[in-house]
Amino acid sequence: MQKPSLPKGTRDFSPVQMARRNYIFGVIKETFELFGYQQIETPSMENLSTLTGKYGEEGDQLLFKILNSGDFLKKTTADDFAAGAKAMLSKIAEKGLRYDLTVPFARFVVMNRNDLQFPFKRYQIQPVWRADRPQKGRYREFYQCDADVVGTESLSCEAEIILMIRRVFKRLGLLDYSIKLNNRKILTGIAEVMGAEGMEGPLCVAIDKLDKIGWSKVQEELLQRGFDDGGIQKLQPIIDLKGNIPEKIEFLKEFLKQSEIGLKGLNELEGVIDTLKQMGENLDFVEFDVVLARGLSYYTGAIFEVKVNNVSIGSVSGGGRYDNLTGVFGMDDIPGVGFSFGVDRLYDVLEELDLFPEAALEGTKVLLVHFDKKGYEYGLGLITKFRENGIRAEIYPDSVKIKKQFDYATKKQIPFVAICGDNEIVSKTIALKNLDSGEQSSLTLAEAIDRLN
RNA sequence: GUGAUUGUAGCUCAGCUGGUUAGAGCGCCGGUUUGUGGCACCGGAGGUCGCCGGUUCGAACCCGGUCUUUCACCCCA
Repeated sequence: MQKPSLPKGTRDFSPVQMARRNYIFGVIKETFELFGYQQIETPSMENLSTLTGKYGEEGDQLLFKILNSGDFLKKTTADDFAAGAKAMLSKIAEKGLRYDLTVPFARFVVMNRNDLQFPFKRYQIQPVWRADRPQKGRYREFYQCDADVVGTESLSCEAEIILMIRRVFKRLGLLDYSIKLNNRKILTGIAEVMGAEGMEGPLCVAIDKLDKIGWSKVQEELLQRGFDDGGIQKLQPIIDLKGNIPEKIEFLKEFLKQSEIGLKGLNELEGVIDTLKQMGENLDFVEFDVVLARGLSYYTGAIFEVKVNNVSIGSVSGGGRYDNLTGVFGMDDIPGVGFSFGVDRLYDVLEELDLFPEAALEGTKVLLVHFDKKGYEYGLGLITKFRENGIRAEIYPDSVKIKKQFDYATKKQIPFVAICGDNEIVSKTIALKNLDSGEQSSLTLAEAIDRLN
């Protein structure tokens, strides 16, 4: 006998967990559809040529590769072995598990370009896999819920993303969170002003840690990454920047006046805010975070990140605008913007805050119990009637002690038990008992159905 | 990938400087109660102490490896 086990970073989901997950999925799905997004799915595995090189060197290392079928060594030579694992990879693995939903989506758009109606709004809810070291809130298999729109530069898309985030969070009962908003071009502009043109990549990586390690450590890291002291000092007012959104914009207009691209980014950000206003919306939960810098290299415009306050889980949603995601697949000039909810993290957050509604767990409404074969057969004649009337009903399948049947109902949180015994058979009724209150009444089938509806 | 950390019954955890048959609470099964669950009382089952190897007269305890958990870094949802 072997002890069963699970691969690192993967999990089973029990019925209770699934009910709760489906509750979250349901809210997200309904919201995406309300905004006109259409669902697609793509395969779990993609060709490695589709995946590699899209997530940076780090990302490539985190890809799960799939060994070729059959004799996977048949294309290799002794030289390949000598050259090491990296060189050999392309000869023994041609496929990999998807790392996110955005790159497969880009591939999908290119392959189906003639059949799609642009602007194309799609959503996708599927698992992704990363060969990361698991930690709290970090798994090797987890779901993403992506919504992207491609084929338009309209800032209304960004505004709608904010509205979708707000709707989902409201539905889930989350009231204390912030939608951090920034624009990659602003970061580019800041790098320019610092005299470090083109270095916004390393700037982002360092600045992103400000919350975690503090300003002085960030300065050290910037020096290490090749920024000069004068430039870093110019960053100081950005770090200290406080105030509401208009105030921050006002400051940056001045700060970025030398940087054309920086001003463009600022302009886009204002555009998103104006669009919200035109839609009759406000800026609740929206925060302009000048030092928000998301890792993924393909973002070129707006960037978002959502963090629930006062919980131990990292960001639960993020996204941004990209100019040319499909370019690598040979289709230029398709701008897009998208974002993703991390269901597994949302789950952890809702659990931590104890926000799952009881109703998310509702299962069977009534259990038919019986004392003997006669009662069981009487119950079999009734069970279908309940179901035909839309009542979730079960009949206990075995002839066991009534206590055990009641126990089953209690454990499974079934609120009603319908007792089928000799008395009921004679009077053509059932004894319907509310397990919560203990109240019991003798009812005809029609009355019972009425009561349960 | 780097550095730590965790693992004892279904669950949460005790278990002395290595020393007979490894414990508790909860849960589970049975009974008090053969037409009524939750509560109470009584009884019972259940562990090759993550796995492999080593040291020792003797290992849950010490050592090595491995897997797993959690954490920091890296990166990210």
